[in-house]
Amino acid sequence: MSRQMVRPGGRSARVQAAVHTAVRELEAELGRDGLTVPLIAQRAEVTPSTIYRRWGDLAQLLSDVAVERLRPDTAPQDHGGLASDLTAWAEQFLDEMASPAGRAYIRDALLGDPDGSNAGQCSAYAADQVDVILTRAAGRGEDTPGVETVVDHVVAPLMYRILFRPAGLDAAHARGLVAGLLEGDAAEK
Amino acid sequence: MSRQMVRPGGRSARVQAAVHTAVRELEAELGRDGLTVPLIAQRAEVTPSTIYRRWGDLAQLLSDVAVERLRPDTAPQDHGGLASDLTAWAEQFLDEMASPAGRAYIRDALLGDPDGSNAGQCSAYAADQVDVILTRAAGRGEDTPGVETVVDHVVAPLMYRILFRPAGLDAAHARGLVAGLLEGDAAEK
DNA sequence: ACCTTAAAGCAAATTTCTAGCTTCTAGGGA
DNA sequence: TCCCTAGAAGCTAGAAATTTGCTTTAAGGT
Repeated sequence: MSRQMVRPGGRSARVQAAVHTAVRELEAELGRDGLTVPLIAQRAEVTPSTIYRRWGDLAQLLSDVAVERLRPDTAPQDHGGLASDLTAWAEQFLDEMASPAGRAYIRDALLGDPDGSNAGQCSAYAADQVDVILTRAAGRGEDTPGVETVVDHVVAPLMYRILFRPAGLDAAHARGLVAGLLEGDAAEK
Repeated sequence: MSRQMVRPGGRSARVQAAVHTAVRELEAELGRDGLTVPLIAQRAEVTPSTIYRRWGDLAQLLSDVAVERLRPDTAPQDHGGLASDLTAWAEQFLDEMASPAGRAYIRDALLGDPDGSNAGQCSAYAADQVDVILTRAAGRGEDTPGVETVVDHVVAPLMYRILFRPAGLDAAHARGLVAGLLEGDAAEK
């Protein structure tokens, strides 16, 4: 996480934690649009210039916080088979990401991310989850597609619609993507 | 185009044009990061408050300009067959969108877009282009997938990688996506 | 214990943003 | 054609934000 690893223990770490906490608290209290750097600084008991110097601006700070919140907190559930594992995961992914909150985090993560490292992190989270599912399936002796294939055929279409076409996204579509992937070319690559 | 249609002829239109032009000129001269509302206002010979009132903030103004620049200026080339038409289009799409400039426009378009209408417009541009290709192929009697299928299998994966995984994107990948789509399930839907 | 130095604090200067009020002008009606 | 009206644009002062130079603090190494 780019801007995170700064003098791991000690004052810097405390400031970072205080600022992140302040962002989350204020976001809950005032909503995404009520946030300002001076406000956050005050809540975190830090001077605004500290935030400007460490994060550059509000967008980059929010991007860092958003990535944290997009990190999956649990491993994908095991339903005993590749198809059901992937389907369940895709449905849950869609659920979390397509919610107003999820979309806000995705946008924030992309937004204040000059070098693309935060976006890359988000993508890595999804790829890791998928990898867990595929590895598990392979362990069972199932024929599995590659992670890249799943990302292209399931994750990407979902994310594209979330970002570019707010309407008409439901669990059925997610299921359809997984089904299309598995029947079409499960062994590819 | 959301904020564009304001008193089509007359002063408003002139102001809008002046502001958009100013954005493009200044972006060329100073780069994306040198832009500020007061600067743009000065170049456009307009008061800053006019920009704030009409667009809200810099992000929304840039979003409008970005969408304009993402509008395709020509119909997809006709290579005589669905496979080659789609392949060529995908390669060109990737080329334009994955360039630093293209990525900046996509980001800007998504960024200052509270209601998602600009993002929807971008998506519609791509869907329209694809539709032209598919309709043309159908006219030749070819078996074609639906627009949605092409969007899910080609456009979405490309866009996802452009946004989330800056590295490792090339024309070969675009070709592979099209090939996978056409051999796997050309008649689906 | 003592340096070194990255990072935080402070405060002044600058810039950007907001808001209230005035002026202009395109478009419509008499 | 000549008003009238309403939606924008202009102007300005005040509030809020961002930037910047300098000082102080405290981790981490010697």
